[in-house]
Amino acid sequence: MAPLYKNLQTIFETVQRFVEINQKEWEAVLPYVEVQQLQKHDFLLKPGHICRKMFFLLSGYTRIYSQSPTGEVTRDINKPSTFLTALPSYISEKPSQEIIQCVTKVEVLIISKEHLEGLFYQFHNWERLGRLIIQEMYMDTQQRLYDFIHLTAEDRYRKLLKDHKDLMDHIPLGYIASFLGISPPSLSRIRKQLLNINTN
Amino acid sequence: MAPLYKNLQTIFETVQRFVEINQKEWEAVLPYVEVQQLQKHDFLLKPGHICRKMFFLLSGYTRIYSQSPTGEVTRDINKPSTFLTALPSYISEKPSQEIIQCVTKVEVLIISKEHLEGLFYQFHNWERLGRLIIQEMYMDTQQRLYDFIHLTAEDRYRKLLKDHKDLMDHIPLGYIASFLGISPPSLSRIRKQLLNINTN
DNA sequence: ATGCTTTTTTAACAAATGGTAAAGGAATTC
DNA sequence: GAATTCCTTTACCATTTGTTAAAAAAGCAT
Repeated sequence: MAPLYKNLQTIFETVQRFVEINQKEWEAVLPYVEVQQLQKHDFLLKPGHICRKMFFLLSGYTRIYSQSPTGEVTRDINKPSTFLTALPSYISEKPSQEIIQCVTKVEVLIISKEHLEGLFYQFHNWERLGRLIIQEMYMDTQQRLYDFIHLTAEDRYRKLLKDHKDLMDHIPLGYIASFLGISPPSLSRIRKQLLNINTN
Repeated sequence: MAPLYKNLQTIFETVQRFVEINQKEWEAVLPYVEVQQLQKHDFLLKPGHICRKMFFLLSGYTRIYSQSPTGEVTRDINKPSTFLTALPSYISEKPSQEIIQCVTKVEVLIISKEHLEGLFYQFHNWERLGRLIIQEMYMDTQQRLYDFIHLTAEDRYRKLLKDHKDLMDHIPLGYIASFLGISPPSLSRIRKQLLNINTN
């Protein structure tokens, strides 16, 4: 099996969860999809650059963060089989406040905004896929917001453990802490506390 | 000017910010749009019901909240000219955890899921509108999440004051506190503190 | 392996926020 | 417009989380 074909298999499965894409619609994308390998700490999007790409994470983990006066804020952590981009920059075509960085070795599919928007324009079905995917992303974010409002930091961590245990094996604690909205010492404390509970 | 026409004018202007909808596309919606007047404390969606509607808020304010063991959690506050629904229930067609309630007297446009999905199916352009609107909602939510991560409660309140001062005149402090992720006494303290700073 | 760098944990203290209950103020209803 | 209900403020203390700095641990490179 050729490597590109195998990679397309992954995205194919993800996409079919939302809509049925036919032969012709698939063939329309093929010429525009590029695979890229990156190393830990490489950037998918560097600070100040305009994001004109949509990514699909085949393997590895990335994070989206921005610089604030007090340090870095990790707003999102991405795992395999997810779409990602720095949407505000992608939409506005202005320099991005957000930075996309590989946390591990990474393989991504890349399609340019130009071609993606072309697909959306040309095929109703791709447009629909776009809607359904962002709709799901929206719901995830709403849920996370809800958790920020009414869960304690400890409960948010518990939930992360429960739903995304794999992150613990790949993502430094500092990023996870920021993602949860707390400082690294706080997360370390919480972690220790949970250990004691589980041990006794 | 007939009342329905005037109401459609409002949504027309909102929609045209995203896409150009032609005569035919508009006419396809008209038969399915209903206007409704509601009183303060009325429900657009009651607890446990399945949400099969999309709303467009013409006037007044609503909130989306859910019941938690510790009390109500106001996850969102909506102002005029916004679309709203309880998306998880709308998508899954399961009973909603989320409740949509009028905070003031309200006028809404209502379209059923059945008809809306029909429009999406029939008209590429309506589908696109759906994508663009939810995309914007997604960006708003991401920004709010970002604020939860790296701003203090006081800064979140300041920002709300700066960007949505109108809420202060229409929304009880308790709802705003919950929306900001803090307790009413905390918000009251913060408010007092800001008053002192501005006075001296 | 050894030394260097980065990450994580720990500790001590400071600050922010939560919970509760009571008092004060506003709004609503009859 | 008086009474009632609901909303907001205040005060108290408990708890959580932040900040800083140093120590321990882990990861990386030569």
